[in-house]
Amino acid sequence: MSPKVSDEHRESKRKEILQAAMRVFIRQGYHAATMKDVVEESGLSRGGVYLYFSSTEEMMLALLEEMDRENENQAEELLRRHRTVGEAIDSLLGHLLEELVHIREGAIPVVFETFAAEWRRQTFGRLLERRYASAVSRFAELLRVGERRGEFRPRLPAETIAKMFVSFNDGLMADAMQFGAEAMDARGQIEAYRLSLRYLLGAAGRAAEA
Amino acid sequence: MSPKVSDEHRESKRKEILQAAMRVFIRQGYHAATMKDVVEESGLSRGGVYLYFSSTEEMMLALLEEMDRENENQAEELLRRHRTVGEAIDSLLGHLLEELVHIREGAIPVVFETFAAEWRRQTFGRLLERRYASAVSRFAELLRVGERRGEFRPRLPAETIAKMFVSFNDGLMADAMQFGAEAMDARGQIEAYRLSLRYLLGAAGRAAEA
DNA sequence: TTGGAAAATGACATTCGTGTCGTTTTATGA
DNA sequence: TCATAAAACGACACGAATGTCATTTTCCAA
Repeated sequence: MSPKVSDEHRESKRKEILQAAMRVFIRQGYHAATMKDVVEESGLSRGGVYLYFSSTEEMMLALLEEMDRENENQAEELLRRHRTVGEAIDSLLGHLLEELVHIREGAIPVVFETFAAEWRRQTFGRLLERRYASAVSRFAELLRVGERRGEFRPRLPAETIAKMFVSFNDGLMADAMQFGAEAMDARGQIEAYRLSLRYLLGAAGRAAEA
Repeated sequence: MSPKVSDEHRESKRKEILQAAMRVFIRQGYHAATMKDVVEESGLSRGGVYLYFSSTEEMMLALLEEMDRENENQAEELLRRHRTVGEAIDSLLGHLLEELVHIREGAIPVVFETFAAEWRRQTFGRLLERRYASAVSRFAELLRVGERRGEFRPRLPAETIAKMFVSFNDGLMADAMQFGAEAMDARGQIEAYRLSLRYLLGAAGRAAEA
């Protein structure tokens, strides 16, 4: 009588497989990736992998959940590290630029591809909506903090500006992954957006005069 | 001796197949679509379809070219129909809103999916770059006309603002197709963007005062 | 050290779309 | 009307990935 290995080992093997899957996804794209590919990349046997996941879709969903969990507390973190909301947003934009430059090496194109192909299906649709609502409300909350502190006097509802932020983010990522950060002038576009945001937020101090 | 049918008939049959393909793509997505699906949708036989196209990829490429050809002269058309560049841009934004509302019924999600999955491959990469360069230069040219006419005094290079326009466009479309125009507040976002654009362009007249 | 239960293996049958190709149909010119 | 060449058809063989499962290996507890 004896479960042969347990908990930690099982969990770490799961992680191992997921990492192999992500490598394959990044290299080939989500839809071009087969169970066969992941099996080979992981170095395990076919049966072994199937013991943990029975499709690339399951793997993708697990990876998405994992990524979501990591991004959870990003907003509070930002506020903790910066004195003003304006600075927090600047930092966010700086981080975004960094992300755009290296976008092809990471998971974002894969996530993009997955959602672009699977939005029709409930499983992914629900996940998408959760992610969107969460991203919007986190950023909107940030804006409201700035509003309460007297940093901003927004010309439009925080919710709308937050949604615009998300849309522009998505657009930048799509274009950066397809044309490269250089060709789409990531730096210039982010600067343009910084100016626009200041204007829309009615940032106190410098900002909105001609 | 006689080629049995010719030119027109052949061309119209080709169109017919492409239309069937597009219906399948819109219904199921590009990657979920198989030659079998298109054959069934078109009502022709397997061999008949293969006489014209030997993969869904060929069909997609043909459809993309067709769409590109249609969008060719859009910019001049706009200028012809509006007295000022500002009005032309407003009209463009209005048209965009309309597009966002009905986005799920049209080809845009399919195009998005295709590029999100295939950007790694040269065939699509080249096409993408052509489309991007063309979109950017068309819009930048529009802005320069406004500048020359004294309508604008841009705070940033026209090229950068044009690229921002394209990115935001792409982001809006991505979000609209995934969450619906309602949930992502298409109208509000476009209004926010209209304000931002006015500000960035330093539009003469109203615009940029607090 | 050994018995046994879970984990891991990989060969195999199955499924599904692909592409081909011999046959049939169709449309013209003679 | 007929001959004929192209167009359209659809059955079939092929290939690739899937998912299973009988067998082997591994690890713990007694």
